[in-house]
Amino acid sequence: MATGPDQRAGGAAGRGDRGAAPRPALPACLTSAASGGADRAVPGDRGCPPRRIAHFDLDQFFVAVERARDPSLAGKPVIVGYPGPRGVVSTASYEARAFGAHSAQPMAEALRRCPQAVVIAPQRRRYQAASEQFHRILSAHVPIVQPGGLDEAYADLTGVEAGDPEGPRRVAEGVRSDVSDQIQVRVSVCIAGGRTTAKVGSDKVKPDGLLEIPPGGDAAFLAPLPIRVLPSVGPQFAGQLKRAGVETIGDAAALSKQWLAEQFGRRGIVLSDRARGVDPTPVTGGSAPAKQVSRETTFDADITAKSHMRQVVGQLAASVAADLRSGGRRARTITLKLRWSDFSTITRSQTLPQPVYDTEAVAAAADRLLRRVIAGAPGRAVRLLGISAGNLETPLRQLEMESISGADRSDRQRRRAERRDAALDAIRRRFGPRALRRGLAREED
DNA sequence: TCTGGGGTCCTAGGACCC
DNA sequence: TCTGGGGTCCTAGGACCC
Repeated sequence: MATGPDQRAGGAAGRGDRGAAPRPALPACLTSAASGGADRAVPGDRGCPPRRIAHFDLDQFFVAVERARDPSLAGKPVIVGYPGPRGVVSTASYEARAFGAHSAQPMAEALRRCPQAVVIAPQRRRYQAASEQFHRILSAHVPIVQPGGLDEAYADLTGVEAGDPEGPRRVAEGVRSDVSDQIQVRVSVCIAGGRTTAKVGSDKVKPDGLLEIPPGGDAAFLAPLPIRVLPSVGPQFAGQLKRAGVETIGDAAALSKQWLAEQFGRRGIVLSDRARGVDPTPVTGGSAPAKQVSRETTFDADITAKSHMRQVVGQLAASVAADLRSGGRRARTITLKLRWSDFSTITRSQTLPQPVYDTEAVAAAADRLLRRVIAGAPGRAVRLLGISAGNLETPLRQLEMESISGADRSDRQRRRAERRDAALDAIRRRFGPRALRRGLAREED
């Protein structure tokens, strides 16, 4: 029954609408996704300035951060990624890309193609810190900023500088030059009528580019590009679309929304809009709180010893629990992820009667799940183990947390577990997250 | 070329309640 | 008595993104 002209309202609101982040104050004519959306924001539309959305994307971010602290890396092929036998490339410098290295590639293959590359193991805290600086700089220039990951962000530049048509470009240039000066990272930017086009455009002008798509020009810009560059069209969906004769974004734009909806369900509806440059998804200020906290590890060689698996699950659980506490969150659902040696992957989860954030409770649930799985497949080799905590409660203040934690356990038990966790958390704060391994037996089966 | 780690969102079936 | 339909929660898997 959801067909007809107003159907777009449902699909159009999209992801950004769902988070807990506060909505920015936008001119009324720009916020009413339900009554028209981005395609209304064109020049001359009742005096409302055209919607101008920018996507900022840091070039070869991890490599740039490493070069900022070690200038001798300039001009050299650099690969940031885990150097182990099963590592993959996180970021390859443009010099390394010229030899065929690229992100998500197995490290062994990248080094076959570019043996002279300098390999650096990822330093997440370093990138996190640089990312925060980037977002601070951006926020100093633009009121409405939404992080889209460590190395990217959206900004709503509608009507900046009193509606001067050159305003958005000047603001973007200011951000580019400040980021380059202060953290030695180059930024590519695209300004367009919606988030999708801005994102596609910022990728297209890399490295160090600035592209402004004139108001109303989104669809024409997108039309000749391969369908795969649209966010939400991955390898799988692109394959299905190709079989349906869709190779470019323009091909998709030419198909009826009804047909795409019949073929591909909700994804088809969103694709139809995006391909025609229709994307009224708002830029919400700030970022929504995390919905899940997880840790996983892939072994250099598959493991079969049950005691080893239980030990690793204990460590992962401790790390997840420490994260929950430092974020002031509690979780009701614990999930074990296990990848067998043949790469098939399963998850097993348990939802607890009460939300938890202490190591003992998270580890106990994880261990139950692990034992259940390996009991059904004794001796089978395991490639990866992971633990995640989901179904998170809304963040609480510390006092509230203390007063209600562990409601289903005895007070003495609870206080003992809390004292131990607090001591471990303090050590981690001083010496870093790897300072501690949980004191479990290390013997093998 | 054997394929990381941290996330988000969607789908679908079954249980359970009204 | 055997037959509902809707809503919500839980579980599992999978596509996709950086």
